[in-house]
Amino acid sequence: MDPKSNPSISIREVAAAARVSVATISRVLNGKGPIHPDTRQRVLEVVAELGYVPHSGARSLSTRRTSSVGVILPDLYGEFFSELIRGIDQGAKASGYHVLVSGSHSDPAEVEVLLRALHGRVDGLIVMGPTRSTGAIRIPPGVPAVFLGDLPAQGGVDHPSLRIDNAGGAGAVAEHLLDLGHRRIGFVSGPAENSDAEARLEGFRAALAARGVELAPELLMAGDFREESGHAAALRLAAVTPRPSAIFAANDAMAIGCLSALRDLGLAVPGEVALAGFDDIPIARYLAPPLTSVRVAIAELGERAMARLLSGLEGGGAEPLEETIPAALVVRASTVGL
Amino acid sequence: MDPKSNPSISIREVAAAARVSVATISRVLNGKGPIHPDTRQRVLEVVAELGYVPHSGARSLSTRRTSSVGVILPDLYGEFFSELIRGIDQGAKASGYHVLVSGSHSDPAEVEVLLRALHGRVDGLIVMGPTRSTGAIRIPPGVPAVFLGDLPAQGGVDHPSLRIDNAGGAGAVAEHLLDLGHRRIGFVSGPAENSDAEARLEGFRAALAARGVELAPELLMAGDFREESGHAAALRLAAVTPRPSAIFAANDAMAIGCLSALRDLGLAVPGEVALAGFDDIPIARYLAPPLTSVRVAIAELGERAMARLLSGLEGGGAEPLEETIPAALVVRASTVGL
DNA sequence: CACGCAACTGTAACCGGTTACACGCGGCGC
DNA sequence: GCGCCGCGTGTAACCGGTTACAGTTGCGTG
Repeated sequence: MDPKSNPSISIREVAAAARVSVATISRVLNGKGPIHPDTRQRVLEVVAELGYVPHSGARSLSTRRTSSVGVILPDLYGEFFSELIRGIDQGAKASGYHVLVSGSHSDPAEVEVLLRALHGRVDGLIVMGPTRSTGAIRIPPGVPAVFLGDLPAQGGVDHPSLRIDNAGGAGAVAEHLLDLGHRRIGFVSGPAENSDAEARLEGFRAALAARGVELAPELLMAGDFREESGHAAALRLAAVTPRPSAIFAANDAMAIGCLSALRDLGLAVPGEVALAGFDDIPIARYLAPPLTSVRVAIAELGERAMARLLSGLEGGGAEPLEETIPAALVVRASTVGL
Repeated sequence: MDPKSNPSISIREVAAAARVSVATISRVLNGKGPIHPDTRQRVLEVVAELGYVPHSGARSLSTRRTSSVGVILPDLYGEFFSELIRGIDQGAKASGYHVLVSGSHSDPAEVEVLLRALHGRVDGLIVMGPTRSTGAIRIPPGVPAVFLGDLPAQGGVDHPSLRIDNAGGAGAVAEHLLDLGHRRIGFVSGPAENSDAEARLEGFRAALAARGVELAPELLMAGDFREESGHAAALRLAAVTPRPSAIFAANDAMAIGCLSALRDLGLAVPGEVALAGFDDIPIARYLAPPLTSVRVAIAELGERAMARLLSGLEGGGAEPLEETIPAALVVRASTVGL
């Protein structure tokens, strides 16, 4: 048989078997200090034979580095979550780091507990504050951290933060719709306390205002980023008189709900009502009609966050404290017909 | 100010400040052994004042428990990934565990390296073998692990495995389409080496065979689980003569691609071509027409996996070695009209 | 030939917790 | 008065690595 690896064996036993000291084993395995070729050879043989695997936890304790980072996220659904993790994981892997994720945090107190539990387990943190009320998250002093989202001041002055250009993207949609001649534009917002949702709404409102158009209160519908809420919102918007000539949903999932509702009502898109979303999820271009949206490189956001964190960990220089990931308007047939 | 927590302080310093021994601190914090109320009081005060936070890494070393589990996943996209992680995370949180994820593994050798790096960092593993060739993943002896996917024999005899009832779900779709009178049914498969994809194809083929229908080779199209491949496959299928009267895509993303292609070709769904998918992603019901699919409780899969792992970790009893998460057919207008 | 230095290796003290064992002490039964 | 017991606490040996420091060689030089 081939017991290739045997976790239950320690460095001292390997040392005994190879008739050298533990220091030598350590040095061979880490490529430090000068080692006689014969010794190295013998050690490696014994290591292979015994299937010795170093205990990372023990190593972390003495080196004071865990090679892993903690990722604290709010309750996230769908594409956004997986893309973000993908990006982070990719960045981590590239630098030999591991990722400890913890999602679904709604309560700051819960996060506080988590932070404590993470002490000694991770070298740094990527934190996404879910809601505005979470502005209160305090990172213990001396712990490198990067914040994600639209709440720059979250972690205190000294932590970098990355954000998506929600306001810019929403503004671009507004411009686009205005350029097409729309003046009454319905808006389906995201969850009340969600900062992305808020930034999108404000960006939209501001862009309208800049062109002298006001967002009428009866055209502003509450949503929760899920399909169903978009569906419901569109039904309500369609009933407003005069009916809006366009609808902008704060994310694609809700836009899809809107699309479904408009179809049910027999309203042509974009003929009678133009429609736009946000996120540009892969499916957006395959809808009927293909959905105008705002493309955000979420994986890149994750990867950048990781890069920032690592550059902080490894004593990197002083990069800008805030960084914004662009959001680009993607025009498709749901607004411009064919 | 309020330096609520201070990671840079050790238990010995706390002991000195509270004028007790380190053992006492440890006992108070862990609720072990008898402690005089006055002492406990004093210790807690000092702990609070100094903002002492125990170092989990050190604790892990001496207790030989890390309270975290490793999750090893293949390269995953979209909804499936996030739902799975959500389920796992939820199960972990409920038991005070942490989750160390690592995604995007295509190569068994890469996984091997990862396994070594995880030694001493996690108490157990949840492993999803991406492809058939990964059947070779060897878990070191003595490490509790749970496998996910359709390759029961993966980790050796002693590891439990959870699977989605891919074959059953695909069979149900086949039955459904046969019942509707379809005999020429196109199939869009997933990535070649993907075990879910394979099980779906085989389940479909088997169900057809059971009713005396053969899956014609020219109706079997290769896909990769992404929208675009579904689009391309549908175009090719539509060109086959005689044209299939129904298409079954191995996942919803590809089904959406198909839908888009059929629309481009001006083929009515389900009038001229019926369409079904697999996964029942949230969007499925909002498509035009709403998509017949197979619902899989992915989050539950993750949660069950975690539960199984933990029950193994905590010396739980002998539960069945294999468990299957059901997959239920959801019939919508893409197959039955209205 | 003594000395310095480089190459190599070993000893033991860390890292920051947990916990087996020992100890002091007051109360109890006899 | 003595022995025992249990409570509350401290001492020190772990857990499994890393690494500063201290040798021990062997070789080149003055």
